[in-house]
Amino acid sequence: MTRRKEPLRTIEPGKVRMYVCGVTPYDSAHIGHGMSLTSFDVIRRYLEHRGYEVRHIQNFTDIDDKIINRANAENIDPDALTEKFIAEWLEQTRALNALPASHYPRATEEVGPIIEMVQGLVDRGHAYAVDGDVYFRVRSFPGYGKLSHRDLEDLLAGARIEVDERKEDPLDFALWKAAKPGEPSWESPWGPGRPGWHIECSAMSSSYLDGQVDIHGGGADLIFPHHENEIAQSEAYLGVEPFARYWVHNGLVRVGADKMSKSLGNFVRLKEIVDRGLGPAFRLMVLQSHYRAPLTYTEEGLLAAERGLSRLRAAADPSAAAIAIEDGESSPASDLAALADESQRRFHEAMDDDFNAPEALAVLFDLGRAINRARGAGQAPESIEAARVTLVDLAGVLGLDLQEVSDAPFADAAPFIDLLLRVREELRERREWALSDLIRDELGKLEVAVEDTPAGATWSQRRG
RNA sequence: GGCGCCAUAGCCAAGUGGUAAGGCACGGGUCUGCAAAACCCUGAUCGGCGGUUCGAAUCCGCCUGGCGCCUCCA
Repeated sequence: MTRRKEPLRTIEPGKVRMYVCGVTPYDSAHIGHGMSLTSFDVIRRYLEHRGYEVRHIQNFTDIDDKIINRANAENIDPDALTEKFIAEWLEQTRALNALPASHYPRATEEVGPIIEMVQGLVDRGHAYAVDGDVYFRVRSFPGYGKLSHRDLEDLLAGARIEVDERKEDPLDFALWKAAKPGEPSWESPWGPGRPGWHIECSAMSSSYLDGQVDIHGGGADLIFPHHENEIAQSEAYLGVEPFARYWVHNGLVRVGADKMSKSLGNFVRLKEIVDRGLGPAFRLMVLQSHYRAPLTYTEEGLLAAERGLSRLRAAADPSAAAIAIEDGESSPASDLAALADESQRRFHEAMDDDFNAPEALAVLFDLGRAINRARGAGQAPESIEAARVTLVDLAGVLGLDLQEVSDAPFADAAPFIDLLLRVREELRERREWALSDLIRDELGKLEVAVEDTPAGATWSQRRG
């Protein structure tokens, strides 16, 4: 609201009520949704890490024009359509290692409270009904525009859509829409109809978070009109101000110089990334830029993140052996332990400052390097363990699982690859390097990277 | 037209008054049969101009370029 960072003071000490605008399940989610999901997941994880109890609500707006149109186009029931995409969303939530929300209310299951709220607004003079529609009377709410910092006259001047003549004022927006023939509808005091776009979030945040929320989140593209309208509805209805204490908006994903969006048709589906097993890399890519800033998406950037991730994974690998090198200047183990504490501190400092994940990640990369250096200097695994555990734990706070084994795509081929490597070991003992290198090179072309270590050859998947 | 944001090394990207994090890529080196991984070394004065200040990437003004919102959108 103030467009500034502010210290977090919650309604109830130690507890955070967080509401994040979810998706309208009429199509597959794209990476913009993935970014939002990841950003707020990290915020939630960090708050929990800091000891807060977080009630996290994410809604599904499972009834609106787009859903109806799409369902008609595919000649299926709207419910069938939304079920499908809700299931897909939950699946991708898992694939991106985002914690599930505490509740996932759906607009269609909250029609009662929505009607109640609309009625309340009518009763209070903030809304009026016309031909089965109900509109919010924007001019009745003095604070309108305070989030997006617009004033009413500017909005009028910039209006680009045709004005519905039945509205008292062009700025008024629909709380309830009368049903057209064939559309899903619910009975209401104004006749059969369905909720307008913004009201579901107001109703759901009220009923699941006791009226007022601490953190209300969503993409930056929701600031206006969605969140502005939510504020108007909720504050006018509840008589509580502010309805949300902290508004948190993630930056939008860009493809090249442009924003990625459905309307521009330049979107990348989350599925395409998840199906390739690059979910974790996507998370790292998102975290490498601040949540408020726009994220430039490129395939190259995704693969770069995948490589960065393997670097962290390697440092976190408990089975990585120290490679003894006769180096007099190996630092004592206590230095590494001290560095682990220092990393802990820097990590918290970064995240305490408006969830600066890029900074926090830099700390992890630094710690990883120190661990590798210690191994290179031949330090005993026991003396490295504390730092290693710190690395794994802190990465976990960001939702990065460094110990995850991601050879799944090659699971079926594993026995054969192992066999090839055994043969190759034999060849290497006989110094038949041409042939052993051929095996390594050919496997490499199949994205199987072979590495010879003092403990024997290992392999792993490597992309790009 | 209104509101607002951004411009940092080849790419991505932190840093909002005290002298430029991190990742990826490139080059050199150590290690290796050769590689890979890992480690070491190497690179930017922060779009331009002017101002404030002992001191600015960081504050102010102007300019240039790009983007977003004002209409469905995470």
